[in-house]
Amino acid sequence: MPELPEVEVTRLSFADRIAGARINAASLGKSLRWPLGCGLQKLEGLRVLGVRRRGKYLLVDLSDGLLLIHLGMSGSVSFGNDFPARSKHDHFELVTSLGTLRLNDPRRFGAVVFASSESDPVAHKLLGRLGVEPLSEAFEATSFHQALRLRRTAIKQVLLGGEAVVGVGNIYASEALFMAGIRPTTKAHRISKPRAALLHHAIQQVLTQAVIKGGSTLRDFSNAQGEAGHFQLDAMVYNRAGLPCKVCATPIKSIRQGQRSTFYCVSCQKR
DNA sequence: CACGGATCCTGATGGC
DNA sequence: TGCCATCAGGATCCGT
Repeated sequence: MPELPEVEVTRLSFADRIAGARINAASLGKSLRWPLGCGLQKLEGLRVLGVRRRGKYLLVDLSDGLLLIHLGMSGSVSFGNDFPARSKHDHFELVTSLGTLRLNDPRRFGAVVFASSESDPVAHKLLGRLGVEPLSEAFEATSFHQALRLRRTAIKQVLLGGEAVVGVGNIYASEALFMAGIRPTTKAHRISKPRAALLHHAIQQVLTQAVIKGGSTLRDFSNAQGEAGHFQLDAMVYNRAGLPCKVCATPIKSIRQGQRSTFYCVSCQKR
C-alpha cells in the first residue's frame, strides 16, 4: 500500500495526538522485516517528542533515540484509545499515556527499528541512500534532469528506485508519468530537460493531490484514525487496464516492468 | 557497477 | 468445495 502520500497521511493523522506521550509499555507480535534492535524495556518511560517522515519511513522521535517505522506493502498504523483486542497481524504495539499505537501488517514486509540517533549506523543504513524529498525545496527540475541522465533504465524503474527521488511507488509512478505524457518504458537518460521538468512538476502535483485525498486505499490502507483514502477514484491509469483513458478514451494498457504492473495510455504517452 | 531477477510473507481472487 | 497459480501499495540482496 504505502507510498509517500499514505505515509504522510498516516503521520498527519496521529503526530499531534501522540506528541508528549509517555511510553508505558511496548510489545511485539510476529517478526517483521528486521529486528527492533533494542529491548522492549528500553522504550518504557521514554517520551514521544514528535513524528517526522523521510521517504516512506515514519520517524518517531523519542526523548532518547527514535523509532523508524516502515509500512512495507500491507502495513498500517493506528493510534487511539478505544481499541478492539489485538488482531493476529498487529506486530508492534506501544501503550502510551495518550493512547495506543499499533502496526498492523499482514505481509510483514514492514519494520520497526530503534536507532539511538539519525547518525546511528542502523538509521544510516536505512535512510542514508535515500534521494531528495519530492515535496521539499530541494527537489528541483534541473538537478532532477541531471539525475535522470545517469540512468539507462526505464523511467518507471528509476522513479521506483528511490535514488533520483524518494516516495514514488507503483501507483504514483504510473500516475505521474501519465500526467507528464511520458511513456513508462522510455530510458531515463533520453528524457530531455523540458520533459524532465514536466515530470518533476507532475510528481509534485500527483503526490500533493494524493495527500489531500487521504492517500489511496486499494485494499487495506487506512490512516491512524482508521479512515480510508480516496485518491484511487481519481487515478487516471493505475488499475484501469482495458478501461477508457479519461482524456482520450483509448483503452489503458497494462505491462510488467521489473515484476510490477505498469499502466499507461498509448495515445497520451507517446514517448 | 548498473541492471534484472529472485526473494521475504500472507491473503484475495480466478480458473478448472 | 478444493486445489493451484497469479497477483498485491516495497526494497534488499545476489549473480551477471
